[in-house]
Amino acid sequence: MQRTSFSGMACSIARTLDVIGEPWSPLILRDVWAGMTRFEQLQTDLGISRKVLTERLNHLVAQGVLERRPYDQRPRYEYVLTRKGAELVDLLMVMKGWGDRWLAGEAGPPVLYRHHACGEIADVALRCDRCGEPMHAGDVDLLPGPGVANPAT
Amino acid sequence: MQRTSFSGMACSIARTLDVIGEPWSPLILRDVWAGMTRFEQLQTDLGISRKVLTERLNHLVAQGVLERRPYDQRPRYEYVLTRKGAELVDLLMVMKGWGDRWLAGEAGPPVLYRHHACGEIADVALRCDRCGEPMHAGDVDLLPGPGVANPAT
DNA sequence: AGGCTTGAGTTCCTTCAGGGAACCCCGAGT
DNA sequence: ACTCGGGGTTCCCTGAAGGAACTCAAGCCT
Repeated sequence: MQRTSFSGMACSIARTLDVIGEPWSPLILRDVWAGMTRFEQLQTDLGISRKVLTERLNHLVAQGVLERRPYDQRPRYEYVLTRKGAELVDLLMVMKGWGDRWLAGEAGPPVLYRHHACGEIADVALRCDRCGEPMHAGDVDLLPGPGVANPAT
Repeated sequence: MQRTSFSGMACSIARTLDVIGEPWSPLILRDVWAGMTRFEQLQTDLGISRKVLTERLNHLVAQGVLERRPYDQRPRYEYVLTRKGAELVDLLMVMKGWGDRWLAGEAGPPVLYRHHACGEIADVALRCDRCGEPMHAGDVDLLPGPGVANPAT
């Protein structure tokens, strides 16, 4: 948790950061998405401190992004993405795209996506959900919405 | 900067986090995008410590995401998005979408986007850049790419 | 000419979160 | 009875975030 909590701000970006803005949280989500669902797996793969991993997992579960569930009679648990969490992974896909374009260098992308619908190696593109045209940072105006200055319920 | 640097990992998500993963960095980008380009504006709008703001701005400039440039004869500077930075804002648009859907509650979104191309209030949607169909976390397989296990150049 | 103001930082101190390693608990197998 | 292995908890230490005060360089005011 960063020192200052962002959740009081009337901004969906700040609120989202309160859910996954802490260090390691996005990487934990990435790993769970990729099938590394258990504590020990996550800890060894990430090299994260066990203490911090516990904190992050608890927070992500509390936020409804992950679900903790037993997979054995013994006290063994795995973490799985909820629907809310799966939609967050979309965000990670966009991050991967940016990193591939700007940081991967000569070596190229470390990971590729194959899209089920077309079978091609592909990346995500951002489009307008009304007209279907490309939609980027420079293509929009910002307007105040209904939730401005109202605390989220 | 988080204690552990992610930049050594062969993962575009981790590398991207090394650029904007620190607390405040995404909000700084949001503000610059929205037209708050000066040190004092950022500091008072965010309520961030001046020390940390300095560190973040320097880091973002060093990463090529922001550009620092004088706007007066006096030693006055403003920060503007580079092309690399503008593409990062796409990421923020996706974050906003998720926050609107899952965290805004009854009050609704604090901010709306109007898309220049169609003039409608709209949000971003993720689509495949090959076939144009929707592309989400569950719609892809992960494959090793050329940059796997190669340090980025 | 001397002082005031403003933007853009620096310095310093305190507190709290992250790293790391050791420790603990519990149910199963042998 | 003892060990093993997953899933944590406890402890101490360091370093980053908060916060307030201080600095510096141009203009502006009178």
